[in-house]
Amino acid sequence: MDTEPTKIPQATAKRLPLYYRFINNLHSQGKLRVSSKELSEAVKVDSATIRRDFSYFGALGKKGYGYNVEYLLSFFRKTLDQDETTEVALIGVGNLGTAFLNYNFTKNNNTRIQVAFDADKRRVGTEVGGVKVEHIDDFENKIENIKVAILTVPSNAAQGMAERLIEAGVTAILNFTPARITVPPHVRVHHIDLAVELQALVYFLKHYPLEDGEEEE
Amino acid sequence: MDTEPTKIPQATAKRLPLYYRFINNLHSQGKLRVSSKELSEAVKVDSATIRRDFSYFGALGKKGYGYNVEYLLSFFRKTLDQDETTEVALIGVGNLGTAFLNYNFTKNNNTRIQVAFDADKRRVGTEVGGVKVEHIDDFENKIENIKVAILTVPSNAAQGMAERLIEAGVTAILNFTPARITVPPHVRVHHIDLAVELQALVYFLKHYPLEDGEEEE
DNA sequence: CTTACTATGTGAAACATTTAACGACTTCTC
DNA sequence: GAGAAGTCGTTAAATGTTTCACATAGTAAG
Ligand SMILES: NC(=O)c1ccc[n+]([C@@H]2O[C@H](COP(=O)([O-])OP(=O)(O)OC[C@H]3O[C@@H](n4cnc5c(N)ncnc54)[C@H](O)[C@@H]3O)[C@@H](O)[C@H]2O)c1
Ligand SMILES: NC(=O)c1ccc[n+]([C@@H]2O[C@H](COP(=O)([O-])OP(=O)(O)OC[C@H]3O[C@@H](n4cnc5c(N)ncnc54)[C@H](O)[C@@H]3O)[C@@H](O)[C@H]2O)c1
Repeated sequence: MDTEPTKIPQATAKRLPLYYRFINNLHSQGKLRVSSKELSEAVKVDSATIRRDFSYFGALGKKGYGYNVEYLLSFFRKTLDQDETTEVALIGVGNLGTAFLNYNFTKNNNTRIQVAFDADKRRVGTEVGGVKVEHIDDFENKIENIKVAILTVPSNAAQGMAERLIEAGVTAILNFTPARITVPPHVRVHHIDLAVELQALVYFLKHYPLEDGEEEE
Repeated sequence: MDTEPTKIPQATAKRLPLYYRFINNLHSQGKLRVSSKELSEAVKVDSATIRRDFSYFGALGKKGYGYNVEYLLSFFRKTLDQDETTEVALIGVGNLGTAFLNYNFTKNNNTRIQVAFDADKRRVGTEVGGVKVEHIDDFENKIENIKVAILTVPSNAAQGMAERLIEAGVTAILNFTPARITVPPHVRVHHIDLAVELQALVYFLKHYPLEDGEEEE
């Protein structure tokens, strides 16, 4: 569990799944080795940043050679716990929820939406993307071991649902509603606020014109 | 256009739409004033950070009083160009694309999806969320003034479509595909990689257990 | 074996962002 | 109208992240 030598910076941790995916792609393509420069072009992260990120885990590469794809892949598979599947619950089978269920993060992935809940009786009992939709009132009985939830309910239901989730043992929530939910300190919430993302993009477009030569994240 | 005194930090710029939304809420609720502390609790951003963010735009508040909601709202409306609507095109009317069309970022918002495109002839001609779906081959004729595109096509079509978009004059892309696209320097791309977000959340859950007292973004 | 090349891993610098702390001014209360 | 309480705006410190640049060690080739 505490395999890490010391704590990895958060910025690095957020890039790990990205690295993993691209290393996986290289592996499928039969590539045997890769340099930080090549990887940099693929994932659009500065090559020095990649080397620094990798170096937090020790010396994964060889000087003058680069990184062995096979080794890198197996290292990240271990580090990202790709061998054990994490079960996820989805709350709110509306527009967004349905899209996620149909997708279900199946490829190259250790996460799977195991069960979905909705308040609308017409949806309950149906199956979307191979996942059964249960009624939200049965919810406490059906999530036993699940620690991670995706929240795609209307925003006015978000805080209340979050509290029920936490009460039932959930400790990580991916919140797609615009509501900023309040949770106890042991619970982790990541907000993905799509309207904000779009507006921020427009703001940048208008106020930070990219002159040639400037790049970004 | 260059109304800003000096360049605002990117981290601040990304929070502006969030502030705007909450100030808007307060205004609808009839609140007349608000302190950085109250706002902090609502948006989950440290109050010092909020004061610092606002201060980039000059002195918006009054000492000992806080901020006048009406004034703040009208200031941000101006700053975020909420009076002119930005037209957006959506490419790829699949699971995700359909969800976005049905939602269409209508509330409190200056962005609107004006037109959608798909390669599948069965979808063309239909209307989703009040937006007409056009065939991707008619695309160059129909986006005239549009500068912003949301990309929700399969990942193997992403790079090619991005190039066509840019060729047609698009300069900002919100990319939901896992592909990291390559674009010329004058084009801005924001990646929203949902699978990565979910995996990162799981990684944090397992490797960065939150002890009581720790909070985060 | 020797020489030329390559690409890592990292110290140090640069840059960006957040947080603490507090003086100054406003409002509120009596 | 005086004193207490409240809250901004900002200076300075702390923290976090990215990038530069290069010594070092391994590869590749003759
Ligand atoms: N669709 C988008 O593109 C989009 C974009 C940005 C933000 N969002 C946000 O994501 C959330 C979901 O959006 P959507 O478009 O899927 O909405 P939606 O209305 O289509 O879906 C919400 C679903 O939640 C169900 N629901 C309501 N209360 C519930 C409860 N207490 N427990 C369980 N289920 C409940 C409803 O029956 C419905 O099926 C909203 O908060 C929305 O603001 C959506
Ligand atoms: N659905 C999700 O929850 C989810 C999650 C993470 C990532 N993604 C990514 O988002 C993207 C879209 O996902 P989705 O589930 O909506 O896929 P989807 O297959 O349901 O939709 C893709 C749509 O794009 C259309 N299309 C294909 N080629 C096109 C082209 N050249 N021009 C225009 N349209 C074209 C297809 O006809 C289809 O309607 C994918 O890259 C996927 O990896 C989706």
